Amino acid sequence: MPKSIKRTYSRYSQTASALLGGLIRAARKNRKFTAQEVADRAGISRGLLQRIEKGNLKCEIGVVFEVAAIVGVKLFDADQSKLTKHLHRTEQELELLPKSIRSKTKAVRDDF
Amino acid sequence: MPKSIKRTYSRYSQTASALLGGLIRAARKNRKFTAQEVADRAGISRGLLQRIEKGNLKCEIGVVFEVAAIVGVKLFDADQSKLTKHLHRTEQELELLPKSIRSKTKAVRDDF
DNA sequence: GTTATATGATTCATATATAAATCAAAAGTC
DNA sequence: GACTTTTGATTTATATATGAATCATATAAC
Repeated sequence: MPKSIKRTYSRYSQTASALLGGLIRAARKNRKFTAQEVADRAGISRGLLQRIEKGNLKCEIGVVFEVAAIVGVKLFDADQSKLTKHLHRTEQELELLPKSIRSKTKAVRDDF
Repeated sequence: MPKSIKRTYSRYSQTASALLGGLIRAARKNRKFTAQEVADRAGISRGLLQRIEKGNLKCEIGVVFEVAAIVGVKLFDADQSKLTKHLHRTEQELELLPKSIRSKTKAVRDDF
């Protein structure tokens, strides 16, 4: 059971999210979409779109990505084809990495 | 009151999220962190980290970004300084765009 | 100027993401 | 081989993000 979650976010995350939201808003306006139109297309409420465009950090990453795609903001600066290739490369790298990682903090033997 | 939300996600969003999760997992292993260690640092549960690394689309964007920062995955391929500059440029562009957008669907006058 | 519409902000009910706990299986170390 | 630790998966309770509704203000069109 989750006890009261009070998250803190680094400046880096805050800036990145504000940037993504701003890019979305700029793209929406450049394409002459009202907030309601984009919200309808994404299947979300206008209020949620407002929060996304403001860079609110507590939104589902899925809806943020959907909205970005709708207004034409590219993620990873890549289209679908490039995304897929990048993903495949990453999966290949993961195959080479160990399945599980052993913690570096080896228990100190002080019983000698 | 939110009626049952059943979201659908585009392939683009799914691929992008899977990629981000994969990059996080690869970075974590390259830096020899266990899942528990990263989860602790991020202040989240190990279960949530698992979902993030799998590319689950229903995670808060804030925690995903935090974890990415912790393991060293750069967002927008930029460090803090570059992010901030990019954000400023976007804000300037927004100042030039109209505050509100008028829907293109002009009501057809059929009462002439 | 007038009018219509888009946006911003707020409140409330509820669907749902999350933390915690647990267990089994896999994987690394010796 | 034995042993330890990490990971994956599941379940449950609850904190919280979200949709809906509403209103006031700003803005664009005319």
